[in-house]
Amino acid sequence: MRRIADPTVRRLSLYLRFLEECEERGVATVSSEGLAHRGATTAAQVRKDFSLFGSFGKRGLGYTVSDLAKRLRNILGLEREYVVAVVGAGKVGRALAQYGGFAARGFHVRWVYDADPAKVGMEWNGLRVRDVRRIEADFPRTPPDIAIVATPADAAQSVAAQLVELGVRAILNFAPVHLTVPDDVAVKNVNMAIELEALSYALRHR
Amino acid sequence: MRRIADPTVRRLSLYLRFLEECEERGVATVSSEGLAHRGATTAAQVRKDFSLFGSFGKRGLGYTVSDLAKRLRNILGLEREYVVAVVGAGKVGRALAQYGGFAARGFHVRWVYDADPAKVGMEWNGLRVRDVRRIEADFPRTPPDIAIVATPADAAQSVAAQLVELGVRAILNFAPVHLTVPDDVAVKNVNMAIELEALSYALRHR
DNA sequence: GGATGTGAATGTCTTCACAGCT
DNA sequence: AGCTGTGAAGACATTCACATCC
Repeated sequence: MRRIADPTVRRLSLYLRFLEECEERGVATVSSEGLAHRGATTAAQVRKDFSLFGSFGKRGLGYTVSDLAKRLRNILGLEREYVVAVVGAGKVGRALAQYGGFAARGFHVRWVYDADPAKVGMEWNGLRVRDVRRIEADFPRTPPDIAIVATPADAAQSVAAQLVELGVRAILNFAPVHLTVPDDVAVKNVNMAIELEALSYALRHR
Repeated sequence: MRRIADPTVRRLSLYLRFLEECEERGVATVSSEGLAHRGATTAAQVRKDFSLFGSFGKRGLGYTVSDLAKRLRNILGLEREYVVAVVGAGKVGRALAQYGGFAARGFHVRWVYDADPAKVGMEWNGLRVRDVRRIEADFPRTPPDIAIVATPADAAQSVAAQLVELGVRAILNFAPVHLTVPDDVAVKNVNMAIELEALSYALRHR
């Protein structure tokens, strides 16, 4: 299958959220128009996005909510569960570890690490913060599918390198630095400073 | 000036972060090559980005760190301070309110609101959580430049509408829904579920 | 010599418009 | 008639390559 662009994948995720709402409300069928309104895009874009993977709808009718949701979950790889490790037990790490919303979607935070002896040993929602040096011993037993880097900027790159070394192939990075990793490792960045500065720019230029 | 694309603005923010590090380390001059390495892009892209705003470097030499940083701060609108209001005092709202990093960059969280009576009145770092119904009375006095929406999904749209109504022109949205707002209001989204699902997709397709 | 600044070329993403099913 | 699926067109963003200047 052709390589799919990142913006497309992100929209699929948005469509799926909308479909799940439809399922709850008992709506059985939905049009590209309906999906577009919620996904912040156009009906043509919605149809094009799906067409990259196949032909999911019925002409003249629209899409069957449950069928489409199932196909999107399959495409996104959400039919399985993921083990997640959080490195960095600061404000962000803590919020992530305690947030229940991830587990509901199949992402289970099973490990939390920190380098600070004052934080090591703390327990949040039954999750004990472990010494970051234990990563080497822990991962071979139950390797995480996804690692979340929530360390200070200066530690992030070396942490990422170690994670990759131990076999991690997907990283969600909250540290405000670009992580250099091999091509076969996926990195997504969440950087609130950038978002705020983009808003600052927007406020100034209108 | 021509309209600048969002990806460009975000890179400017990354370049600035690198320049600030250079300032701290006493590095006086930097090349497009150096900036590219940190900004996860190419030297040509760096030069093109700057060329949209003018001509900041010296041929054969590179860019003077302090000059370039000043110009980027000016372009991004970071020469002033911003008042920020956080709506929603859950896990995310709390982490945002307590995080000191924003203030250091000129974004001051001055208000925190929640609808839950159990949370109203709590005090975090000298910031008291206020009843969301007070927004109407508070904002005319010290209107925030930026509002952060950190409410549950089902409340986000109506909160956003109220904020816009009261004059807010920039919103950072953590709720997992698309906010519909007028064209002159800037919205940036931070959606961890999307990032995790994009990683899930990446893990499956390689 | 060395690094910028920039038109031209390329590549990527989005929109259009309409043929094709139901 | 209604709505999908899709090639073609258009808009947008990135990369190339080289003239330009310090």
